[in-house]
Amino acid sequence: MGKPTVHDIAEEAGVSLATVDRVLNERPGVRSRTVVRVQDAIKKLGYVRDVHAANLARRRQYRFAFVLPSGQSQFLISLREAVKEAGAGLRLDRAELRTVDVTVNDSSLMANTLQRLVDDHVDGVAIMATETPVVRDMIARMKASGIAVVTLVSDQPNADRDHFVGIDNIAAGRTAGTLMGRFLSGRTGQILVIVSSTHARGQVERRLGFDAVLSEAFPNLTALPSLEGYDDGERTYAVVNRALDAHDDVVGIYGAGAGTRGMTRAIAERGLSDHLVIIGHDLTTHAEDGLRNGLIDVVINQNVGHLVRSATRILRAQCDGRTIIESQERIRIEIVLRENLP
Amino acid sequence: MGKPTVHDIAEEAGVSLATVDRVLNERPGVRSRTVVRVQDAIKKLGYVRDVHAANLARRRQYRFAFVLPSGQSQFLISLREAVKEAGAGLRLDRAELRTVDVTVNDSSLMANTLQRLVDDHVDGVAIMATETPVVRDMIARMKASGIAVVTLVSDQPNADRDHFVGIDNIAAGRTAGTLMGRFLSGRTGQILVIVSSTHARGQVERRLGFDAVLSEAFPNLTALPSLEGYDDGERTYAVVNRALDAHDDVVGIYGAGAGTRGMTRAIAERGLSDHLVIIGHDLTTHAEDGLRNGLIDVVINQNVGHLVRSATRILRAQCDGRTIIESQERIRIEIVLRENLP
DNA sequence: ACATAGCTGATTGACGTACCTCAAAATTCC
DNA sequence: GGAATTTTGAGGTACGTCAATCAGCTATGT
Repeated sequence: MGKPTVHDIAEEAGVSLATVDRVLNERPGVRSRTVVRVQDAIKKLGYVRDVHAANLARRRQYRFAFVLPSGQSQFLISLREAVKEAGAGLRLDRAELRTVDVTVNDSSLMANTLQRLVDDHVDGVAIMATETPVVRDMIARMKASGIAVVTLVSDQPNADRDHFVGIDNIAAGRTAGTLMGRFLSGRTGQILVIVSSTHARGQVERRLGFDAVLSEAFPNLTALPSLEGYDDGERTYAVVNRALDAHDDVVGIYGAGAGTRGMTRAIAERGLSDHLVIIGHDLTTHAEDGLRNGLIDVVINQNVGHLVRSATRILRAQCDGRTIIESQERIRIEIVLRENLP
Repeated sequence: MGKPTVHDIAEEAGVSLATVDRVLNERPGVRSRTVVRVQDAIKKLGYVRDVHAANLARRRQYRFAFVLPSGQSQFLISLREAVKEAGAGLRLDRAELRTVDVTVNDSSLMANTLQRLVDDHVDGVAIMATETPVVRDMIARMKASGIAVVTLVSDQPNADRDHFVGIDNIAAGRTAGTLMGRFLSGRTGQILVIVSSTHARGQVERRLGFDAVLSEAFPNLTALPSLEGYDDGERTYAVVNRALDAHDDVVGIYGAGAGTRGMTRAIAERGLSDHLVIIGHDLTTHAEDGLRNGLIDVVINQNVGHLVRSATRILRAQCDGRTIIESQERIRIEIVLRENLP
């Protein structure tokens, strides 16, 4: 009545426990005819390996590393926090999470860091980094060493990663564009678009989606050329101010990158919050404050907790040779207003 | 270096394994002085019980029942589906989920059904039901029998449940109201509000939040008295048609209950989708279609998968005497547009 | 001093799996 | 047919915990 165990398999297949074990763990020394017999028994009885008992027996410890850019943006801070939190929760599940910070734009440091993870025999790596040949090659090397790899937040579609964990940035941009258009319904004017960098793939994709929607559905709105804020509050503050000086019929701002604080500061100082529709990304504490006091209208968010948990689930499944439920691992594009703040 | 085990505790406290075990499982027969010694050792070494090993040893099986209304609304169907899906995933985790359907408004059937669960010694119950004395009393009885109980989707605040799993319906109504007001920016007119029943707590709360926002921020919009659709497509279709005949300056519809299909049908037939802002609840397949083809502008959603997983996590924690991470169990109010459909 | 009850220790066998060894059986090769 | 090789069986130990038994210990009250 209960779940079948290895013993039941052995009996059903008419072989010994040792043989079942060899088949299950793909150890050599079993005739192919016998392998088939055992596999038939497994299928017939609907046996599923008790992962917990197995991990207990082999004292399995999953060691996963989260490789993140070393920046101090609120998003990165909360992402690191989420890794720490998830790690605490997962200690009971024999998984150990660690974060590794890598200065952006330092290829050799990146290569060394990843190589160290290979040498250290970690079981899986979740990596958030800009797309470079070095990263691509190192991902290939990690995969070759049997390490599970997922890309995080920003994908590396040309690399040999097992999966991408993050939102569809084009869809996110489209979502922002739709909300911008609907909130401004009918008004005509220009939209400031602020990105971290015009070289970051995710940022480009958001812009792409945003523009597509505007031109499809809201031709009365014109998105101005992207301003680069480099994830820096001061810098963002400066470029927003300059742009607002230069254009006098701005009706909305789309902050596709980090640096929300600088953006809101500029708007607050100019007393523009009631006249402009402001849409930002990532529900950091600043963004939350901005929503609460009406400086920001909408925040498009990817839940960092979900990101981390999804990444670990996928890495783990990869380590165990299991397949994942694709639909459960899709990261939702959250729309956050003041009213539905968590 | 590895995690401390009971053996380490025994050694540290200078007692035997058996005593540690008695303390851990709060079994009698240990002097209070010794209990303290053991607990100190546990704290000192930072011991955390290996839940999986423990469950393995005691052959623990968590048996949870989801008590749901027997209706055939898309939401209920997908909820049942989610229970089934989660149950399949949890079989490996020694949990067994089952759904029990109960015809609404049949008190004695409800009482019998819940009593049967008590007699059957289930470990936990997640119940979605309207607030009645019978349900309240049965929850008390279940709790008294040591069964963990959470309310699902619709809360029973006066009952002795351990937790409520669902969205904050007032906030959901506020969210809908805000989007309605912003999408209609500046326009003046009336809003149809459709609820399942004016007796269901969740529906009343949504209406409450919706009205509050309209009167606070959008005085140009007037919400008409609630129409009751009783979660039925035909009925909803009829009341919407009648209301649209009776009022000629309707600018938006808020469907707070089920029956989205009837609502969209009425709108489609009258060719009103471009003139009205339509906001519905629950991302069923019909709602999804409505979003895709532009009949619906926004869907406010509570993710059924999250509901079920959160409920089982909480029930399980309750069974193990663990505390939950409150913030992780809060069900998000999802805003879904065509652009951010999952 | 003695019975009694309350504590505690030592030990053992599960639970379902991994991993190892040694020997026996079966198969292949010459 | 015999040797060499491959395949299989039997059995054990371990993982961290639970649960149970039985024996021995310590206080307490009489």
